Amino acid sequence: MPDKSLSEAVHRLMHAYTHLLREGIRKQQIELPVTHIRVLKGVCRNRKATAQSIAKRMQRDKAQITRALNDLIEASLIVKADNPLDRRSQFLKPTPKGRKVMARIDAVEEWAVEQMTTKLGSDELTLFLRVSQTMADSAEQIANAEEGES
Amino acid sequence: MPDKSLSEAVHRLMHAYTHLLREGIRKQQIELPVTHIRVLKGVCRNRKATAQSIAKRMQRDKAQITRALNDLIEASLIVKADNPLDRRSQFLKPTPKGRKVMARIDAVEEWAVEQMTTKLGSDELTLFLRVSQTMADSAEQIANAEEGES
DNA sequence: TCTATCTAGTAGACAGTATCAACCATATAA
DNA sequence: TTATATGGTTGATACTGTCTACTAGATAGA
Repeated sequence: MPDKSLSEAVHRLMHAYTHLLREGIRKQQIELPVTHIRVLKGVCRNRKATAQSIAKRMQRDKAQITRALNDLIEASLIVKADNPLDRRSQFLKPTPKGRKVMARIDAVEEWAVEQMTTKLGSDELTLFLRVSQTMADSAEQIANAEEGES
Repeated sequence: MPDKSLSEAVHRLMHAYTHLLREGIRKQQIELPVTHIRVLKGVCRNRKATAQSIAKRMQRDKAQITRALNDLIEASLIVKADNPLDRRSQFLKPTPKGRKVMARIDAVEEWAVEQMTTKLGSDELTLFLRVSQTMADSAEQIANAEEGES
């Protein structure tokens, strides 16, 4: 009999983390919603990032990514560059300003993670991450298998 | 140096779990969003539940709870009863129909948790839950302390 | 008692997040 | 060449979260 409180635990953790992160972001005067930040991170982390590659990596709808990218471009944090291999798509890269903002966001995120993990040992954290990955993997696998059935 | 991928791990897990849960709910022909389900659960779990007590327990805005409750009442899943101790508030309790739906939801949730945890030992799951609680506690504590500062 | 203040719940407005379907331009396979 | 698939965009819509203002009733103090 599995523990049903897993559901509440995940919701609570997600909520608490998002709040903490937003609080830090607000203090840094960065005016970006969390989703935009995650997209910006996707652009900064991968050279030759495209809308598609980010959508896939984040497992989000590509429409959502497009809109976030537009906002980031609007804010001069990233730019598009031609993709010589495929004229339908463009490579995305951060501007200098985008990199600076990213650095500040990294600091905030590190702070948030630090706040949450002070009471934990590194072994516990490692196991937590591994278990999270395993559960997410399983869930995604099932979800993909289920879709299409009546 | 804490691991920054904690952020992605939590997002990914939350997303995967929500999807899996929704998939199961859809198959059971239950037409309720996840938030409504969590509220219904709150009503079923606690005798003498009030809008306030649920909002507090779920750490959600009471306005959000009110709206979910209205929908649940509309769907004949719960009813209000007078609270003799305070005429401003009403006790909430499930209807027989509400209890039946709750039972089906419980089954779905159990199924979802089972799918996600087949590859894990019960000790890992226990530790995961404990770590989640600890992190959420820390995050909430900091967030409360921070709010009010400039 | 009268009054000020607090609390439970409601309603409006809006921002953020997620999803779906239609569509265009280009790429690719038959 | 034609059919099909893919990268990206746009519109529509539902779900989630937050803030503010408000009403009715509770409660404490003068």
